[in-house]
Amino acid sequence: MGDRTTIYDIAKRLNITAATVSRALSNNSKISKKTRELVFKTAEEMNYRQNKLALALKSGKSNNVGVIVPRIDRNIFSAVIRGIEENLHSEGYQVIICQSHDDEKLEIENIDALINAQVDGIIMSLTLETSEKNKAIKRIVKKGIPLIFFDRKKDIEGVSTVTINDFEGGYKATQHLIDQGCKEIAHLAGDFAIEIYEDRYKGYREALSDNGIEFREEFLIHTSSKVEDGQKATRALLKLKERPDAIFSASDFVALGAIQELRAQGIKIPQDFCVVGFSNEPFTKFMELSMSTIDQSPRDMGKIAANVFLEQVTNNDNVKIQKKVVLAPELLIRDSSSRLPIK
Amino acid sequence: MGDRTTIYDIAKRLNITAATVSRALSNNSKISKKTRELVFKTAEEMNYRQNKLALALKSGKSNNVGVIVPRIDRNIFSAVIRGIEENLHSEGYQVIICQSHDDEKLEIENIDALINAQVDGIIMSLTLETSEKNKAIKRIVKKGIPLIFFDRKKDIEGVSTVTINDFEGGYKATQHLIDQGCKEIAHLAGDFAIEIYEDRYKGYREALSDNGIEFREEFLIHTSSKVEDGQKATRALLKLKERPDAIFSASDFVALGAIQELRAQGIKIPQDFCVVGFSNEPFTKFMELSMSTIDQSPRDMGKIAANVFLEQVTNNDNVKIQKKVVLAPELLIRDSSSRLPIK
DNA sequence: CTGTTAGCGCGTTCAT
DNA sequence: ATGAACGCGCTAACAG
Repeated sequence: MGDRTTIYDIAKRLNITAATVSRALSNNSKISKKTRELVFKTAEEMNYRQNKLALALKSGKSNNVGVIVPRIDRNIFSAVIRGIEENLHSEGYQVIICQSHDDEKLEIENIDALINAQVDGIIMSLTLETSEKNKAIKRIVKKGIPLIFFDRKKDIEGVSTVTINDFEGGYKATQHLIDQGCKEIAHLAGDFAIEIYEDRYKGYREALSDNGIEFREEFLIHTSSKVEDGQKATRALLKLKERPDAIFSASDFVALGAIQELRAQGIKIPQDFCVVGFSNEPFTKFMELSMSTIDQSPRDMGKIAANVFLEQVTNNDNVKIQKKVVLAPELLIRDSSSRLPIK
Repeated sequence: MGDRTTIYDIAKRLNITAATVSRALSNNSKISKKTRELVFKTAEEMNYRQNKLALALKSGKSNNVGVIVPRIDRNIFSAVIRGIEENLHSEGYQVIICQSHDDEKLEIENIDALINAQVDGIIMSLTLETSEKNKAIKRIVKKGIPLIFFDRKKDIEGVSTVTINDFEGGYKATQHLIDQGCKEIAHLAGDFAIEIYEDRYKGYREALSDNGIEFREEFLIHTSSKVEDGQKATRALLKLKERPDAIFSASDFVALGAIQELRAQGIKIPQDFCVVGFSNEPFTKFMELSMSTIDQSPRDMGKIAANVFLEQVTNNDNVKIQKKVVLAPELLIRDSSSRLPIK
């Protein structure tokens, strides 16, 4: 039935010892060609498969890598995971996925479960940062488990990161709006407790400043990343005495809400108002009025994160590798902000 | 450093035996309250964590469940996985994800890797069916590993399935188009080697037949699920002497291509032409002209698949459970097919 | 109630 | 070139 054949079974059949079988299978150099071939043949016949669990217990390496994301059904995260899986699969690693749902308790729980499962590495996108969380992260580092942050980073000794340059993304988006002739650019921002949102904001500020445009408090609105929040914020902006003529949103979903509200109020895009989002969610391309946005090349991000892990785990020097890979964001100019007939 | 404390460590500290510690930790009834408490306290102090790998080797149960999907960055699949993870996490299981990329070799490879990793169950969406693949699937069943198909099913003895009623989906979509006054309904179909696509087609046929509408060969076009294929197919349809006045597409992406092509040719939707897709991809809701489609409630599908697994694995009777859960598809009527001012 | 022993399947010394 | 013995960390069977 469900009985596996072990190296003992094939040893018995061949009247040799399990150790020999083990060695033959691992292509140990000092095994006679004859027995090696015999072992391989018999293993094949008996449909032998190495028991990963035994190997893992013995070696302390599970050949599993844990990935923690807020939620998997968000394009950027599933795309990253796709990249990770693709580059890890070929190296014999399997990917365990965990969702934190932006809940700190859950995230810590996931971390401990992964440590406990003896994963060989952890690749994660942080949610919020708290002291409790930092302890959990320290636990990973202390155990010597390679840890890589992507997207939502944080500078921690011994932790590698793969991110895009969010500052540059914010800067590019804003500069582009300015180039389109917009003067009064509002920013729909995420929670500044999360670094990436703060960075996008800083990029926005810098671009304004570099162009001699004054920043206005009332043009900065914090939102969660829901469509409705974009509508609400936009409604608020349009009620101001001095209205903005463009929005740079740190989230595509919020930008979508903004566009919906603008159209509902009969405002012409991009003639009278320009909008740029962030993340290149798939739907942005498919909208009738396609949305300009910043692409984060999430799949590459995943592939690179996987490679950083592999380097780290392969590296037998005692020197700790700590890589900081920063990808360049790409501005995708689409209908929602292109007044000039480019594209 | 990375040294874990084991039950031996805490046994030594307490001058008792490891077995006692193990029993205390697992709340074995015949352990004195005193030692139990002592053990728990010391375990806490020494920051003990049960080694899952050792447990797995011992018990043969890894507490991992494998999930195989064609690709993870497709909304329906990531949504299913989200549901699976949510319902399995609380039961202490971890989810290993694999991508088949619709490549048979890769899929078989994944199956064997999962068996090999001693997963306690496998939840998967089949790609194509071949004899080679069937062997791999038989291997799973023979090992007694609970196996659950979702979305893309296949009737196999001992395998549970969680699907939506694709026939009904096809029927509903087509009937809806007829109700809108469409008479010449084309169908952009997927590969009939995959059951779900055949079922959607059958539903389409049945609806036509039930309404006394004759089926036309030239109105059936097979496509892959790419946007461009929808454009191409639509271009072909519009070249026919007798043009269709509606399209039911088995894929949202193909339906999108159709809409793009129709608009490019200046055809008014939904006045002159109606379109219904399938899957409720997120972008369908966000299009300027939102697209009617069939919702598959993928997250529920995942949750149910997880529950079926849990039932199966909990079930200690020797009776094999084999469940067939069929969810009802929901027709979402949106702009691309609603001529009546509903909604 | 607790200790002793054994074994899950594998790789790895230490012998030979 | 191969065998014997051991241990990874844990639980379970069998004492007592």
